[in-house]
Amino acid sequence: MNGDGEMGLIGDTFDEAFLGRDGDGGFETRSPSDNFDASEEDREAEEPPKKKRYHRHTPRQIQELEAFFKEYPHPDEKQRSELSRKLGLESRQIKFWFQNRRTQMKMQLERHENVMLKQENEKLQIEYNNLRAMDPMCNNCGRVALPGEVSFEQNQLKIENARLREELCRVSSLTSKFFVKPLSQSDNPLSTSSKLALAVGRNEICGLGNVGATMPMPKGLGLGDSILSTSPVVTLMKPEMGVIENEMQVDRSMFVNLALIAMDELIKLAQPDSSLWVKGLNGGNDVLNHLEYTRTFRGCIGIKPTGFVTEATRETDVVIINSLSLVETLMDANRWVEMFPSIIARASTVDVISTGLNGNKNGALQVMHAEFQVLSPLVPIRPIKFLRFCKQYAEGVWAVVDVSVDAGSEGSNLNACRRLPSGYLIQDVGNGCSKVTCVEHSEYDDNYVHQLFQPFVNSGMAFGARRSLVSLQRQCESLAVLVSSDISGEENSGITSGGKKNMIRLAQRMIDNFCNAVCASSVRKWDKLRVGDVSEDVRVLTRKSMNDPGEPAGIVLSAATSVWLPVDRQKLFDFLRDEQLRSEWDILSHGAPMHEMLQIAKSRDGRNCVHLLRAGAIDVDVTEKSMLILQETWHDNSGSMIVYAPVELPSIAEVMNGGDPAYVALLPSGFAILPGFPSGHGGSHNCNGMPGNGNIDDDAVGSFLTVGFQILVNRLPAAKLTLESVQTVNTLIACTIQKIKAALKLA
DNA sequence: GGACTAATCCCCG
DNA sequence: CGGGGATTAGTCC
Repeated sequence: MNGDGEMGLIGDTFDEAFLGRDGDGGFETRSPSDNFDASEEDREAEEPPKKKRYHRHTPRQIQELEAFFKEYPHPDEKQRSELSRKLGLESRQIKFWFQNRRTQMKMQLERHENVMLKQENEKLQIEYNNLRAMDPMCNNCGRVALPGEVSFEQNQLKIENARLREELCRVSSLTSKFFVKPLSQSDNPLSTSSKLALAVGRNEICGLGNVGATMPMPKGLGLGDSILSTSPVVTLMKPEMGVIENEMQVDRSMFVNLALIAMDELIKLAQPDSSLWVKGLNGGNDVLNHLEYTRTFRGCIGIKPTGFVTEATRETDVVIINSLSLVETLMDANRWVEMFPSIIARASTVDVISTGLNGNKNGALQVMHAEFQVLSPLVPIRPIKFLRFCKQYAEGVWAVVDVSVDAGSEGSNLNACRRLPSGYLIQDVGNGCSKVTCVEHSEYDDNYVHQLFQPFVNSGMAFGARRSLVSLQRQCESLAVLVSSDISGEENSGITSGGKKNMIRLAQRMIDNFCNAVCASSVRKWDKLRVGDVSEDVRVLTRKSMNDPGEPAGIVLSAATSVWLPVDRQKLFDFLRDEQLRSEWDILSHGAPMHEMLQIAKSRDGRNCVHLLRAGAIDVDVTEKSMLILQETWHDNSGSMIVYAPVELPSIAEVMNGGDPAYVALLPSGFAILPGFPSGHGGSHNCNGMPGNGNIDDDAVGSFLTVGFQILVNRLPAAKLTLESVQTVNTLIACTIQKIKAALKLA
């Protein structure tokens, strides 16, 4: 029946009480089938004399309850009695269980929040101490320097320092090219044609074994043991029959090989005290030590193509998700995309080479294809085909590594990009949280990145580890907050939890749609328009929308552009999300403030939120004709978003009452804000030629604002696109940016 | 001794 | 009266 063998710790059967629980060996050898729930409960029921007060629900029951809880953290009476019948538990027990589960969830969230606050506090404390420790005297005149002057001079020095460091790396990598023997055919794992024997043999050489020395492991669970006891690491699945079978076998063994090497590299890169990284300036992000890197690894996917630049970042933090769930999410293309909206445009699993051992993801290896995006039309998406390999190192310790395959064959591609070993090292830290180290390492041709964005992308802020990790944190926090707000009964909005869930799903679809329109990923087929009149930094796309109940049918026009504004990101975000100030830029507001009708919080601080707004005076009754706006906002360390779409009252009302959100027609527009500096800005921040440094003191520097509008040009998909409509949308963008600048006094 | 969890107690709308 | 927060009690590590 259920896959999980019953491990002794939860067992509470009658016999076990007499057998004693000390010998843990005894339980593990029991077959799962000789202890199933029905008989167990029967026995329990026949035991009236000493009715044990303490008792735990069986794993099967808990599993079912958990599954149900994921869907409905707040079951009604009917659902509860259904469950009680199905699981053979009293209805009150079900009630208690859910009650307890919800409070537990809430506590986890609170504790997690505490941890985060503490960390932030520590960070600030360190920063403060550093500032205190620095001599605030001005060298020239001896007077106490103003804080601004100090940081300016320091900034100059730091920038200079980074430039020199970078130059050193470049020079040393050049020299090493001449002095180190280049990769020959037989060295390159990609070109090896040996079969499985090699793959398994390689396992012992290439380091999964020697990783143990450097990985901090929980006591009693030496890495060596776990590797040895589970080797061979991967079990190959049978490839499909056919003439190409032999070739595929070779292919697959190459993949296994490459995956193992990549995993070894990831683990080394993820070590906290690794010499592969140098501390960034300002105690900021780690910067890859290219010299050390080329010395340690032999380039598992070959030499960097000429003209490519490198981008490498890593980041570590606590995330409110346990290792197992995170691993499951990463290994499932659909769930992965959902977890990283705005970063992963689409993903699919092309081939599964191994599904893993014993029903879990340990040893799972698959070929995937994904498109990575940054929310700007000026940064091309990165389509990448890669291996994703998952390995469990100990109880609660996992790693998932990606590495490009076929990078060569796509070399001619416009936005060619290679993913060097990148991924996640995940360690449970209790309380449903895990410590996640993210490594993002890639090489790409930055000629296809708009000049404005080159320093930003080079710095690793665009596709780097911080953005991945922060996005993961935000998404996980949202999930936790949603569950816990269900608990605390913040139902004053008058919306049911089902309706709330629907609204969130709808908003999620809205975000996806917006990202697609801005980034032009291949989720939908867009045609690019070239119109003489339109500024070349505005990208205009068009497509026909048909047979999708999720959007209005007709010809859709999408226009998007990005500009840099010398304004604090937070300020820009607060301005754009303020419904009272909306009339200052939004033509949909018809010059009047908007009003909030509904708010569904997705984070504690209220910045990540789904809103329902309404245009028009507040004292006018809401009628079927009222203009409503669905809006989602979020704001985190890596960027912010405000995305909205006009919606019709009847369809929204239906969704809130449990109707399917897939049938609400949406055509979203909105903004994405990214922290950073443009190329060539203001002299002191001219960071051209300062790549590979993920450390930008962001908010002080300014913001990139991406504006994306979608309009329905014609309700008939067959109609012709007119020049006027293109100009309309172009003007709309220009005016909106102008208005925003004016409102923020930047013009 | 703290984390976890099933069950109680008790208050509030 | 039912739900939910606070609390308790039994167990495991």
